[in-house]
Amino acid sequence: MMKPAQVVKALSALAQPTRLALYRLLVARGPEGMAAGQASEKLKVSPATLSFHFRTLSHAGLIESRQEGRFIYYAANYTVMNDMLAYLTDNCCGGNPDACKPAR
Amino acid sequence: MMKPAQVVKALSALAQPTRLALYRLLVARGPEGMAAGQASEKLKVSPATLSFHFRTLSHAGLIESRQEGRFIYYAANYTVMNDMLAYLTDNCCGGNPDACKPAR
DNA sequence: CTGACGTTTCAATACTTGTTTAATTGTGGA
DNA sequence: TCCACAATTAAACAAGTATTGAAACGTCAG
Repeated sequence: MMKPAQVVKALSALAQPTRLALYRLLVARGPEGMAAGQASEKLKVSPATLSFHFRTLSHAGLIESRQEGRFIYYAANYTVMNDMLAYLTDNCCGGNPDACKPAR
Repeated sequence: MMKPAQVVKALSALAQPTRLALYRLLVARGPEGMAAGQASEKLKVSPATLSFHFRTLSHAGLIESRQEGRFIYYAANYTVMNDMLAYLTDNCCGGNPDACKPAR
């Protein structure tokens, strides 16, 4: 189980329009990821600003980076996302999750 | 599908230690919910501060309130949470969700 | 009606966050 | 080596957020 502080960090990271869009962009890409500049173009956000957001997501463990030539590729880390979701839905209704599930 | 701005609002609401604890407290309680003062005691947070956090969660649609005598009960709204989770995991890996699922 | 209780509102303050511009680091091609 | 390019860092500022203490609001019992 994730620690509360870690969950807060992940939630904070996603709780910003640009970062949410950025994260979703990477999630859609899959493990291959995307170069920083490419994301900057796609989202129409300045490199400096995006770099800041990359760092925030990275710090929260939601994405990972690897260097490839002079490019830096970022890719989503699905594990942290799934752990976060598990934390949020954990112990729902005190163990009687009838009211919690999407459509039952 | 939820709008991005709405998702950001919900994420922001949960991205704070006291509110995350508060929300989980309510989630565990189920539809019955919990009175404001009771939550204040349980979390050891001043009524004024907690009222502020209740309002934030409420504004994001994550909780709902009802008056009962002089008490005000708050309860989790599972629909908004589930919609938010759906938004986050949507379009994972561009439709090939092999790398996304928790344990496969 | 009055007083007590549960809760919210308000104003003030300290703290955190996002954006910008300019300068800097690192990588690779000629 | 030198230059161009990809990306990050730094400093400064504007804007948003959390907490506190005091005051105000609604609800009920006597």
